[in-house]
Amino acid sequence: MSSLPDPQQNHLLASLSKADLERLAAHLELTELRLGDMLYAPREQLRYGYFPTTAIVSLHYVMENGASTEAAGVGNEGVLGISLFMGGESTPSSAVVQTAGQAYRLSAKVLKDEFNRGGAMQLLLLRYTQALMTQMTQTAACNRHHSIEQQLCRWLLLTLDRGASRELIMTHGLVASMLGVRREGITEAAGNLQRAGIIRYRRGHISVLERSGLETRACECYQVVKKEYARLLPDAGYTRSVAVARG
Amino acid sequence: MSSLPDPQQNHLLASLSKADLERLAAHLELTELRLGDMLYAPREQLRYGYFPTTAIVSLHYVMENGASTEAAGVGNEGVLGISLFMGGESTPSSAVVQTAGQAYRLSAKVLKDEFNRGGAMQLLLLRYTQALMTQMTQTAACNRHHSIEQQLCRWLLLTLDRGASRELIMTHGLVASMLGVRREGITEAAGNLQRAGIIRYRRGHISVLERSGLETRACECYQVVKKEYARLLPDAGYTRSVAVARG
DNA sequence: CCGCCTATGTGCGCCAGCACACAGACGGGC
DNA sequence: GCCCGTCTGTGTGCTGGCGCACATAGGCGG
Repeated sequence: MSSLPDPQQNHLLASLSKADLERLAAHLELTELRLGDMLYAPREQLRYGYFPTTAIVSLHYVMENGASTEAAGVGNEGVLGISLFMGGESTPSSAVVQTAGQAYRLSAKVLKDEFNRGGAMQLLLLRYTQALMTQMTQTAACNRHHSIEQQLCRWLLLTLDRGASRELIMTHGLVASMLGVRREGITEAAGNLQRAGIIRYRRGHISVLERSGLETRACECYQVVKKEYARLLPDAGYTRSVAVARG
Repeated sequence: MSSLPDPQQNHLLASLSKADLERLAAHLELTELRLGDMLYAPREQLRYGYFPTTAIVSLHYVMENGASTEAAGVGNEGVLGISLFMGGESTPSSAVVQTAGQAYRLSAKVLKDEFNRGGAMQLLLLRYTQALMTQMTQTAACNRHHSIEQQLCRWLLLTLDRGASRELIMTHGLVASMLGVRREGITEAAGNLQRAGIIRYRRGHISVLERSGLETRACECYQVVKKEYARLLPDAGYTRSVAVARG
């Protein structure tokens, strides 16, 4: 990976005007996010907003009985720390790094000030937030009504779209905790996909061989979320071609 | 019900400054919402924002296979039409009246303009939106990990808190479609609650006899959502006492 | 190169939810 | 006061996912 850490690898930053981006540039701070890092703990006052470039972060909710579910994922299409400008300053959910990589961060104050300027940046952040809500809603319904295999396909596609390489560093157990299902359920579903030649995996690695196979087997949820992002953030390069370009 | 249709029965409107409320008053239009009315269809351009007073509306998502789930409910604590100011103008979900009653509505333009004034109203709407996101997330996790009985208790409590009378006009089938489960599942769970003396029901009516019983049997999700609303909207009368005052 | 840790495979029994089916019962409309 | 539509209470058999338990195997650290 010899790519320069260009802020514009983050689609939200990329869709800002040159002027806006230059103003922000002085405050953007490159950070390395390691697998498992907890960016935000539940109910904790947020100190930074993050714009991932290569990292992928999972908004996670852990229940009292220990069970957990991913409410949504955030990668190079988005931003973490929405509650800073929404006014809550914290959320009951936590943010955990799902794929190691980099992100640009902005101090809470700068992000809030930027939002309150009220220009294109505010519009963008709000539209992104709405897209995120769609993703959450869709995920909720998907949890309820679709099979583990369908959900797995949806999840893999969304992760791929976030610019991950074809090979994810990810165990069955981790994926299971993302989807809020049993590890064995993932083993079984992944086994089916592997037998069908769509993915291959070995101890902690999952490689996607046939993206189209995933699309066939995924439920509608993937497309719905995808289209809604494209509709709401048309300038953020939200098209398949771009998403896959680095693949 | 001889109560005057006072806009302040809606907690969001109630927490506005006198000046703000007076400015809005000229545009607020009282509407009668009947059970089953669809306020917003999926992907349809929104024409109004609604501030329910006695009505309760369900944000619903219907999947291709016909299965459906409530993503969140909105009553006198909130507002419908978030996507107007979030920038999307529409959402993939629909809004259906769950409990007949009244709501004040505001034309899309007025709501957007009001939001863009950027004052207390904007703050309030954003904070409400964050609370709504919490509710959606929590509902999603709850769907995944808690029993039907727990979910039913949570749902009843949230509905009561929205100022509904002790007796809900609601069939098992309707509740089932809210929670995204089978009608028979509700019949069973409701049967348990009735045997325990917590509720009583007959053909299309559900009466809550012992609120505390519901609280005991509900999962943590109810409290989490409740507290988050109270934290984010402290001026909106989000305390138990107020919510029950009319009960 | 070996050992151990951890990821994966698999086999239970169990429960929740699905599809369907039907009996009884309530209640609104005539 | 009667009728019929709708709501509720059960029941059946089936599937998918859960919890648990354990066997196996891959690969990293020493």
